[in-house]
Amino acid sequence: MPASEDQKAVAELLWGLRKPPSRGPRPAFDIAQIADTAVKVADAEGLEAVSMQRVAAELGFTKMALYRYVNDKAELIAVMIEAAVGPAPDLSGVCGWRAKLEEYARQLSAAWRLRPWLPSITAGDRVMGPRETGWPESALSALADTPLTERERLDAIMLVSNHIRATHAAATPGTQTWTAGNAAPIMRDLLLLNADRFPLLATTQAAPSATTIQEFGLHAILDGVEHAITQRTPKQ
Amino acid sequence: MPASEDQKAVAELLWGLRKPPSRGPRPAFDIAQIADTAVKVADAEGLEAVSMQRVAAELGFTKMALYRYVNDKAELIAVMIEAAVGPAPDLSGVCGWRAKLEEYARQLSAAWRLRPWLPSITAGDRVMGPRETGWPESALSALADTPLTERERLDAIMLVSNHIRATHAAATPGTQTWTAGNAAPIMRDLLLLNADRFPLLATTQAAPSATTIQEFGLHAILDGVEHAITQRTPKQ
DNA sequence: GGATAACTGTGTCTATAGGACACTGTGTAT
DNA sequence: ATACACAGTGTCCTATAGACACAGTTATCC
Repeated sequence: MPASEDQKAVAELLWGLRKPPSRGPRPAFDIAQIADTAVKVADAEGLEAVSMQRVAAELGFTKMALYRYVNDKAELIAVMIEAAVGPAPDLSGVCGWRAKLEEYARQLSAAWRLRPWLPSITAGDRVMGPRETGWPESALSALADTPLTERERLDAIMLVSNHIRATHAAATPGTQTWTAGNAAPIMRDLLLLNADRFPLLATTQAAPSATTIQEFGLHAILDGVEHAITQRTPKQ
Repeated sequence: MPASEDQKAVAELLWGLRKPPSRGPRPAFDIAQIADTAVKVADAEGLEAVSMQRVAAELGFTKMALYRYVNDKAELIAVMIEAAVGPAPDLSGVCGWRAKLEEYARQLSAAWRLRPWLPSITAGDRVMGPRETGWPESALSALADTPLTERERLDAIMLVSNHIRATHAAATPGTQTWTAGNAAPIMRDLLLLNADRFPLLATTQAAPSATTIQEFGLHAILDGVEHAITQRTPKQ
């Protein structure tokens, strides 16, 4: 019943802590194959196409067979994520915290551009797998030599990844009004019709590209972090 | 078929552009009642409890009766959002763009704290209703006297609202590893067990409170925006 | 070397979701 | 008065996640 029990189960699954069975017939496949298949479906037809039946059918088995490997769909999603995230970026070759963080942001953005269904499901309270955990670890390495506190470092890297996530949501399904989605032209018409009530929005020109949003926001965030760093640095 | 058709229909619904019927029996209720009922259900039992059947039953009618008022569930959600967002904040009493934006962030955060199901569904490509549109309009007013370009202003207010959204996601369902959710203690154990692979994360102490995250991030963002503003300001 | 217990995949069943569609009744405009 | 446009209802369909009993398979124990 308690959600933490489920998440403990997810943790065991993701970190390879489940005891392999000693007796009984050979499993026809393993979790990695299931995860890869599900990822393939999501890549091809989107996350909403991923159902137990669909993944099972893709493997040539019945839906219920999957439940021998996975307790519920949440676990399927969890192993999907772990299989879909690429290896964490190595920032050791980049000089300076700012360039490192920027490089991290670009790699994260590139990874999510390849799999547009990832950013949305990786938000929220979750247990991460070892591969995925490598990403925040990598991001933290960017700030290792700064005078920021541990807490501030975590906040800073969350700021960056949340920004990338939000801008991706704005780009693919879109987010607010002014981004380039299906809703954008409709909203523009509505704003022009009601220009008296929304003068500022109505006079604002057309939507910027997603990359522009990312750039301004990323620079602003990094400027803000830099401000915090210089504040913490003792004046000499 | 095309998604933009659906969104055009949503726009007509939200902005009151649907012609009232001339002939036929009186409707037993109106869209506002439906929206309020759905909001009440979401407030009491969460968004996942909101189904056509549930809302209809709450009103004492059958599920299919709702489809006379709403084309599909997406439209129900749309009117729910419009009914649930409060009036946009009036920032005219606050002095200075920074204080205004900060006040805006606090009001947005307070509004979303009252309705934890709102931030998640208000992300993504959407047509907004007139009440909700008042919010970005209000946010833009904070930056009206700054030398930022229109585009930069939009980027800036998106930065703020996305940050609030992300931190709320971190607080209620939680988000990454280190936030205060069900998954956090489990992740901590895993990190300590694998401290050799994740030295930076493993040595990091316990999760900060959600408000702390908001504060650091908000200040960083505002510092970044301030940096952009002072850059654009001609030196005198 | 058999019995046993653990395990596999399958078939059947339930609950719940969104939604299509035909039907009966009602109110207004012609 | 009549016809039309609308209202709510009941029935039906498809798809979802999941519970559970069942038959076949395999390693371990006596």
